[in-house]
Amino acid sequence: MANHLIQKLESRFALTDSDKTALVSLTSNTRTIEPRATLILEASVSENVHIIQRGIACRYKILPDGTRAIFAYLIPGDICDLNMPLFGGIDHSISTFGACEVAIVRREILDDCIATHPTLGRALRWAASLDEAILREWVVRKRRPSAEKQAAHLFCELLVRLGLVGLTSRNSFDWPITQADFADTLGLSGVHVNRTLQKLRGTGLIEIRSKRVSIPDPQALQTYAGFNSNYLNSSYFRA
Amino acid sequence: MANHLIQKLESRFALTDSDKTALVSLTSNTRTIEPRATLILEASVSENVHIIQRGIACRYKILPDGTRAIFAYLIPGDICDLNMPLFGGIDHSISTFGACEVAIVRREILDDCIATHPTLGRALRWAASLDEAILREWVVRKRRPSAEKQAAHLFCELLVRLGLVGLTSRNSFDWPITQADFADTLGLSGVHVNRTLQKLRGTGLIEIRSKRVSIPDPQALQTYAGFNSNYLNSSYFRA
DNA sequence: CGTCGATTTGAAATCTATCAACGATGGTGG
DNA sequence: CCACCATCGTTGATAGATTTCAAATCGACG
Repeated sequence: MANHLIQKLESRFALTDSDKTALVSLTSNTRTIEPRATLILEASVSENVHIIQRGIACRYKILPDGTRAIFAYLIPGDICDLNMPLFGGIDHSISTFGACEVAIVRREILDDCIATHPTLGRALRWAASLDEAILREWVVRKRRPSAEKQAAHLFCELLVRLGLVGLTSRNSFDWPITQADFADTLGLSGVHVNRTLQKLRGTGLIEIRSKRVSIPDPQALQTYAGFNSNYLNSSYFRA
Repeated sequence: MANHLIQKLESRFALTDSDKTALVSLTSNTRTIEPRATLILEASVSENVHIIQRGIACRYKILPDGTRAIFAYLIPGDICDLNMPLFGGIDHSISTFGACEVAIVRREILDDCIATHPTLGRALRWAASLDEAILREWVVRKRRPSAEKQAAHLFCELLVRLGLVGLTSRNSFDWPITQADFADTLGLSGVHVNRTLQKLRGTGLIEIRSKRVSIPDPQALQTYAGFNSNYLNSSYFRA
């Protein structure tokens, strides 16, 4: 099975065989997590680092009124808690959408690995910077003029990110996310998300069938959404 | 003059005299930036790291329709571009609100300093994690039910952050930010921000006079906003 | 006093939430 | 195979929040 983290890092760094071997052995201990299960709970402290290997998870907080605010999607190759040890405990929770496979790595083993593989250290810091850039764009996305463009923008992001780790085929990708989940992601009501998706499908910019999203014309969707992929540090749309 | 970065780091780390001396000498080369000036331009690459010493700046992007989306405030003690070198160029711009004083540090000198002062290295990584936690909360803030609560929440954050670096007195702080700036920050129209602030002032939760914000009863504002300061890794509201 | 930027106000148009109900779908057990 | 259940998706109607446009007021400052 492809190692998505390696694939991600190799998109920007020349990893040696030693680097890759180290990463493979790091991610050898995996666990399968059920759909809609909590992977990491707010305020918890862990000796381990978690790396998504399969499926999609999300970072979220529960607001005082009980609503769930999702502010990040974690896809294969993403690391859940690389920089958490400096804090007393994580300030948010992480749950799965569909079933996920997660690699569990002792933090000290990862630290050793970084110490002996400098390129890997730089690559992982780059990955952390990338997560931060993505987070910035999640703030900016909400400023787009319409719910349609916000949704379109997120689909663009996911197409690039999933493509980077080899999880797209013919501009389509698995979609385990319900409209209610998507509403908590975009900060809209479920009803409005439903109508928004209908409009987007009506224009032909996206198709959603049997838990899979297709984007017939990525260029058109990008133009519609005003999507600029620079923040992803990728050349996906600049070919 | 107080060194706000030292004050921030000391809120959580026991810095040695050597650590502090190193930080002071790092921040000795400062430059004054005019109000509403661009400090760092999108896509630029710099040999230097910039640290805010006085005034408030912001990170922002310009959307396709020309609007400005602000997604971070940088206050004294904040570092503008610590983790940027791994990217080709920064993916956003930074501008000042009022006049700012900024310390300019050669990146390699900072790196050397971190290498020889391990505690400083950990402290700066903590500061970076804190910036990320703040960014997460800026996504979550937009999910609050009303514009009033969103604004109240941001005022709570600023009270804590500015307090942490010694820039509050009697629960008030300088406010160089216009309503138009604030609108670009909250993602609301200027007109609506005006009415939102009027309502907040009407309740007595905040006062704004001559470029200064006062919060007569922080506990009341916190309760109103549903503000939880955990993400700031601070005990401000937990006394 | 005049000017410029910033704040404030009013009214209409648009977007989004809420509430309540209905329909589709897939899985499960009888 | 069918009835049943739970989850998800869809629809209509109404209320509420926010934007937009345009104009008036305020305040600092030369």
